[in-house]
Amino acid sequence: MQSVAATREANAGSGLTERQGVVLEEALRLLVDGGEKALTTAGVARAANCSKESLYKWFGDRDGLLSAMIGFQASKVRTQDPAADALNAESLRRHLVVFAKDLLEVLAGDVSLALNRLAIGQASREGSKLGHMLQERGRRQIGRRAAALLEAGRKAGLLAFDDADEAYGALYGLIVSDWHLKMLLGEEAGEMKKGFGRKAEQAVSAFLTLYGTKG
Amino acid sequence: MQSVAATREANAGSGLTERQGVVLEEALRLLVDGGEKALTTAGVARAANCSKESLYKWFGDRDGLLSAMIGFQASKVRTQDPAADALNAESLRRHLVVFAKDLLEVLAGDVSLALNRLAIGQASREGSKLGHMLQERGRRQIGRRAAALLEAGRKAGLLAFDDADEAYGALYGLIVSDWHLKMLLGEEAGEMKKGFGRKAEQAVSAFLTLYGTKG
DNA sequence: CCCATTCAGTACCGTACGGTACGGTTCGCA
DNA sequence: TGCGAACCGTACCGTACGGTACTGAATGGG
Repeated sequence: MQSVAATREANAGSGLTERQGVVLEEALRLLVDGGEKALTTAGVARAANCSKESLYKWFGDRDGLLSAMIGFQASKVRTQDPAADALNAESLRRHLVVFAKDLLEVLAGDVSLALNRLAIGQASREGSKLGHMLQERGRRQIGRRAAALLEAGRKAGLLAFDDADEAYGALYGLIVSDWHLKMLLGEEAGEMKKGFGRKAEQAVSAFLTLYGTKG
Repeated sequence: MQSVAATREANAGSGLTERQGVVLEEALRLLVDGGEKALTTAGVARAANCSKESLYKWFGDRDGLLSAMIGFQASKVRTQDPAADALNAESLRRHLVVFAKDLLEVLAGDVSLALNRLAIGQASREGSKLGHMLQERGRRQIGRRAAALLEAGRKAGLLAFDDADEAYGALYGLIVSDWHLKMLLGEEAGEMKKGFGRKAEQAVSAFLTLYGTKG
């Protein structure tokens, strides 16, 4: 997973030492393996071979550590939108299917599920700071990619919609349905991943039936 | 909210004293107000004017209390499927819109959100027992209602689909999209509820475009 | 009138966590 | 070589929670 390169990349504009990145990586591993309960300051310090004092010096607070983890992970998952080459009906469909598969893969990822669980667990208390952060830095990214794709499709006369948000909402719902919630609730993600390809194609077909210009 | 009648109803076949129902109600209130952190045994005992010893005698364990809360709430939310009267295109559409609104209302409910957050937070650890319970006793209910509705539509020649689960997945996704996750993450649910009506109609229109027999 | 059962209220115990303080070590630098 | 900064490892503190034990007051049945 090229963690070294990814880490260095992530540290570029976030004021994070390489060492701190390694610590955050370890903290994410703990969170993925054992949930929020396993994410104790002592545990992170032990797993990352650093002192609790350093943790508090770097991140100020346990909540600061959680925020840093979300920001760190978000900065790693850069989504590159493929240059909008000349679109025709078939290439648009291919792009949409790729997007759908990517979306399902991301949502089913260990770290994504763990961070979403963490933010949801913290949502009641404290004004859902983590929830907003996750939404802003995670969702927005993939949302922008989809918006660009949809807009390109409309510009090329292949899609017809008035409200882009509405169209994106339909696309998202058709792709994800209730799978995300099921996985968040603990349904074994491993067994579902096999169906992602078929699911993505079905969702895109349905979406094109709704918003495609030529049936 | 007719809590007395609802409580008595819920106790019917679950071996719960009326007193225990009151305690569970109070526990749910605590959970809704303050999240899992606020759901301490001492807190429940204080709020419900009972002793911790009684809590442990009745529910055995903190996890037992959580399970009892989920079961209790599920037993209160009985979904009645309206007798499938003679369906035509317009009545099917009306039924679907009502279903969509009900679904959105349920998912946006305080208690539903709190219990889902609780189960999701517990999902990493302990084999996601609560998650399965929530899925089985909550989702299955509304899923059956939808399945009955779709099947009736097909029988009446108004809907066309091969795989009922696939059709239900599309319906669910079009209705809910990512609203549920946003609410679970702490987005203010109050402001969203205004849009439920329009959202439901749009989703049903899209669904009928996909699966209706007369375009 | 007596006894058993139930339960509220409280005190208690062990544990685990967040956060802080301190001693010892390494490393860069003058 | 000496100095200071960063930092690891650990010990420590206060608190809060889950769970248990005890006491005293009701209640009800013989």
